[in-house]
Amino acid sequence: MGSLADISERAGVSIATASRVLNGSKHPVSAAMRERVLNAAAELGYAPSFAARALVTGRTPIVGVIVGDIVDPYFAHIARGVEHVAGRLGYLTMLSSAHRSTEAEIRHLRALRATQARGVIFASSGYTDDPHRQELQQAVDEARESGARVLTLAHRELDCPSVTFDSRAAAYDITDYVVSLGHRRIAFVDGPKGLFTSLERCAGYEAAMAAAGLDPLRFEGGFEYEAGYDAAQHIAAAGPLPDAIIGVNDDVAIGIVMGLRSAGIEVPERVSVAGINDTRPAAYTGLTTVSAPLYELGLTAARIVLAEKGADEPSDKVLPHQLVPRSTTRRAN
Amino acid sequence: MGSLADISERAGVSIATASRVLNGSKHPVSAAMRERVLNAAAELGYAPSFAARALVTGRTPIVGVIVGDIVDPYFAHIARGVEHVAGRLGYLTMLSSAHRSTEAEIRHLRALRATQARGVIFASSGYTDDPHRQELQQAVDEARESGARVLTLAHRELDCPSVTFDSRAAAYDITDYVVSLGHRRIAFVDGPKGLFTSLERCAGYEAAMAAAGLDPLRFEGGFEYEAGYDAAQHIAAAGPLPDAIIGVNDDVAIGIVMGLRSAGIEVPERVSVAGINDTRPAAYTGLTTVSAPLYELGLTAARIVLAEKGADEPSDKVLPHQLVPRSTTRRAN
DNA sequence: TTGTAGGCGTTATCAT
DNA sequence: ATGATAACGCCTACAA
Repeated sequence: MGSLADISERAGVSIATASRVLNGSKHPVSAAMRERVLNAAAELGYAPSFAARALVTGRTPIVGVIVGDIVDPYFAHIARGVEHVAGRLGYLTMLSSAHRSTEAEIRHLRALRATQARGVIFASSGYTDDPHRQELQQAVDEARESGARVLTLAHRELDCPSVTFDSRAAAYDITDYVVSLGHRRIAFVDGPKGLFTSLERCAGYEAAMAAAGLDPLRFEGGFEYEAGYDAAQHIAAAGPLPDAIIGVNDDVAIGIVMGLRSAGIEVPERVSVAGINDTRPAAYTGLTTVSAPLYELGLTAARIVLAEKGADEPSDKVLPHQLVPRSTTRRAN
Repeated sequence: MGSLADISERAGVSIATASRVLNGSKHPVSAAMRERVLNAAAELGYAPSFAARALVTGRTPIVGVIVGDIVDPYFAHIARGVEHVAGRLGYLTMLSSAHRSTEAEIRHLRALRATQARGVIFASSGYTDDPHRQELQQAVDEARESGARVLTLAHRELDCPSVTFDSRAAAYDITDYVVSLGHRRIAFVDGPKGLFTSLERCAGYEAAMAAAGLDPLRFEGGFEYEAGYDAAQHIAAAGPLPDAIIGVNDDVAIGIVMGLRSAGIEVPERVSVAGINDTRPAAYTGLTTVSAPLYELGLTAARIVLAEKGADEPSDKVLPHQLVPRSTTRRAN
């Protein structure tokens, strides 16, 4: 393996000297010594032990990202953003999936703390009336006390800084856009029950409908493709068809499109469909949606968490979103 | 924070005793002592330091997964499989994306080794004539020497065990299926140049074509949606339309579908399209494809890497794949 | 400019 | 059954 001790021996210098040249200390070292140490290190393939270093510095060059579901492109985009700046700063990004369970999040957070990670980024939204909220908050407090920086990328009842975008406004905007297309009967397929993100998006939808003097038409759903597909089947089989349907996210919206088409209903000819987030599959499928600043969320979060000095404790940032009209919506005739 | 020392003091026992009860040592400890230690630990919110533990045991409860691209659902499925068993075994899964660069892979591997991770799983395929192959192999050797278990989930010229599925056969099977539908002019949109996976899939396609007495028709591509889209545009604009097009993976195939449709060419009415992998988006879009055992790859890999004893060094496993006909292909008329 | 030595939190080896 | 104590690899005053 090769430790500092091995190197110092091989180079005929003290451990201290070896350490100094190998970790860019500003303590002066003669060129000759430096040379010898560097050679020895190269020959032995020296790699500093994170453990030993962490033991004395109290930190590890790791930033944790806790997501709800790795397969969900929503989180993939965020993770990419984090990785981009983390890598550039010499940090390792540690991604872990909590399967939308607060308990799993707590476990991961604790593990990350035990690792002495520099910081932890929560990418998922929280639940209203979460029975584990208290415990999570406590775990977060412990992590922060031990020096870790904790950040949230969505609405949670957590006492810690956040970087987000306005989900409610995003839903409002897409709804408003669909209204502007001349549609009247506009349905909304909701997300998982009790998740803040679902609530906010639904609220945005309802607000836009109310502003247009229209009655809301809400259906149960989820965050995955299947939820949209099932809802569409249901809608197709039930009463009169709506003019348009908005999914709580892209995957659901795509599910809606597929469900509708499988029922012989053309999109957008008979029903317009739109999503929220603008993840990759939305581009694939030509889905009209709202672009959420996912990648930027990751970028920004990582920058804050990995900042040299925790100086400018940034209260709460909100990044902008943007409407992306594509081909699953069309003007009402 | 609370260290073993704090606890032992508070409980009025030795550090050794505290350690014994807190880490499930099989060394006997009286009920009374145990009780006191447990209480003290609870009161102080004790959490063992991974660093200190790693320093003495030489290992960290971490399993690294190095993927080519987090956003690619191919890797997401694998990662999920790994996480499933790792979590269950008390390990942390550390996902890192190498952006399909061998150099980045080397960096990540080194970092993982420095972390003293239990094992490292390479999810990406390798390049032929990789200028960094030598260096990678060396990094792998170093990692293995230092006790880490290294595993590969795709073809690479690396001296280390692997768990894979037969990409060539998968491509052969899907091609054969399309042939069986009665199509003759069948094109193939290839993956990134020089990647083993691309080569194998293309070879499988060509073999099936040859077996059917058909001439292959290959187009440059990549692994992402855009590659398929562009290729489709090109194909649509160029000569006579093929009867069917096979994409090197699902994303490319979906890109082909969208590209074709945007050029006014109906799928599957005029051209059939198929992919490989059966990732989530394939289900979304009703794509005919071959189901690759991605999740199972992750499961199996994690089980091997995290096995108690490295006893049954399993040479090389190959998992089965399966044809999944859906709605982007139809019988020739 | 170089070296010595203490300590970080655990585990494991030896006593007791 | 319990307790000292020596590592583990590194950083960092402090000394020379």
